[in-house]
Amino acid sequence: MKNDFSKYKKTAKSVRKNQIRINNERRILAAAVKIFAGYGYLGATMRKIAEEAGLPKANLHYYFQTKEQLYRQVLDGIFKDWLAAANTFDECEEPVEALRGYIETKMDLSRKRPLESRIWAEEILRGAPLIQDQLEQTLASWLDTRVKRITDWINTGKIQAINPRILMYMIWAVTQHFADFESQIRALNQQQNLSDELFTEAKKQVGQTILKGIGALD
Amino acid sequence: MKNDFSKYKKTAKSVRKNQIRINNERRILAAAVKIFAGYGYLGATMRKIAEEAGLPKANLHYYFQTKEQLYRQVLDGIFKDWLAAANTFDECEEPVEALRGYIETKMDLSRKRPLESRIWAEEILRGAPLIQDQLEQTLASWLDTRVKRITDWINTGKIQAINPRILMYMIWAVTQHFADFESQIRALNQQQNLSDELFTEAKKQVGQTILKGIGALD
DNA sequence: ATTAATCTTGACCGTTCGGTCAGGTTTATT
DNA sequence: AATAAACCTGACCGAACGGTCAAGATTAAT
Repeated sequence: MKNDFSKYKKTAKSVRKNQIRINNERRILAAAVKIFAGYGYLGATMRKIAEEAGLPKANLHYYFQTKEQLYRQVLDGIFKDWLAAANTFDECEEPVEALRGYIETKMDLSRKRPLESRIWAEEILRGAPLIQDQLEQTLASWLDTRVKRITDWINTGKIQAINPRILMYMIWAVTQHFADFESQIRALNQQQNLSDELFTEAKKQVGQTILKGIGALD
Repeated sequence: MKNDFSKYKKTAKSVRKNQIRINNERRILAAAVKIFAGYGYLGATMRKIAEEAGLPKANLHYYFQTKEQLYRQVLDGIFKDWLAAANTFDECEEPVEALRGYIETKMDLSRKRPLESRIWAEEILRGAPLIQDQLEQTLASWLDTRVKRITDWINTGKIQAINPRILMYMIWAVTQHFADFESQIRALNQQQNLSDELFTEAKKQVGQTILKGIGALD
């Protein structure tokens, strides 16, 4: 691969990308999220994404060389949101506030961005073929430091003795469930969408049950 | 479609199907479970399933006309196992024993049959296109009667006031999680498989946390 | 105004998909 | 032994897939 700096001649333009490119990449990514969430990685086709974006298929390949590359960028965006939400874990010192805040933030994320949540779940179900590295590095070290915080809580008697990893798995399971299994919940609720009221109740009850379950509440 | 009873000439043979058919259908279904779990419905191909079963592809179509029909039979088998496990819910009268038994049975099912669990999860993620009817009918009525039992427990003060449906969703979320998100858990456990020890601990802790969380334990 | 870079697109390509089918082989019935 | 039913399978099909490309249109830089 030869050095080719020709594209950097237009100094200011290269840093702050052309508006056309910005707009089209955004449109394509938004369409890709919808289609990947609705059909899965393999079920999604570049044709469907192009149709959703209102662009000819060949134009997608101008901005994203391959389907996999487009999918990776979608996953990257999701991962960033996840980590941002995850940091609410550190905002409070005490287990009750920290865990409740984290649980509620994760629940809200499932509620507000169910499509992204479902894409993530499908990727994991498939064995995380494209994001194993990120899982093993970024997410694993994130988890390690939180495990230490929880261990401190146990050692200082603020919560009862449990396996911190299993606690985190439980929280992830429940908070994601309301996005991932929406169709099952809907079918079991007389085909009604998960209402705001039920969701708010679920958010409260999940937090309450887990906190009480680990002895952080009476 | 005209009446054609010719196949029933061999009376005893028609009821108790030919051994060849029984064997091959079993082989194909077992291969289908592996491939559907590993690649998803759309990622799975009849070629891969045929290869896994050690049969020519055309032979699959002799026993199962279409890919969808084969997939439906796989789902049917999974659904039956689910309902069988679910009935442990009714074996005990008291909330502690009933819920703990149910949670542990579901955890064991996730552990023993992760492939089936993952197929189920993927179907739900896709919006349950093929099993909506079963969800709305069989599963919904199953849930209704259990909701009533839980409501009784609340009214007699055996557990604290909660929304029974949300409780069931939480149990399903956590018990399935250990099968569905196995690759995530493995990646976060230094690439080690979920050991029997950790799984046993998780089973115990999940039951304990939920039971304590709803005020059924001290 | 001219040139260069970027963007757009219909037509096309090789591959793989689910599914079919004719014709041969094996197994069961009489 | 003869006939029928069930089973097997290589070769094939049209459709849809991800991706390519040349040539034209638009936008930006001089």
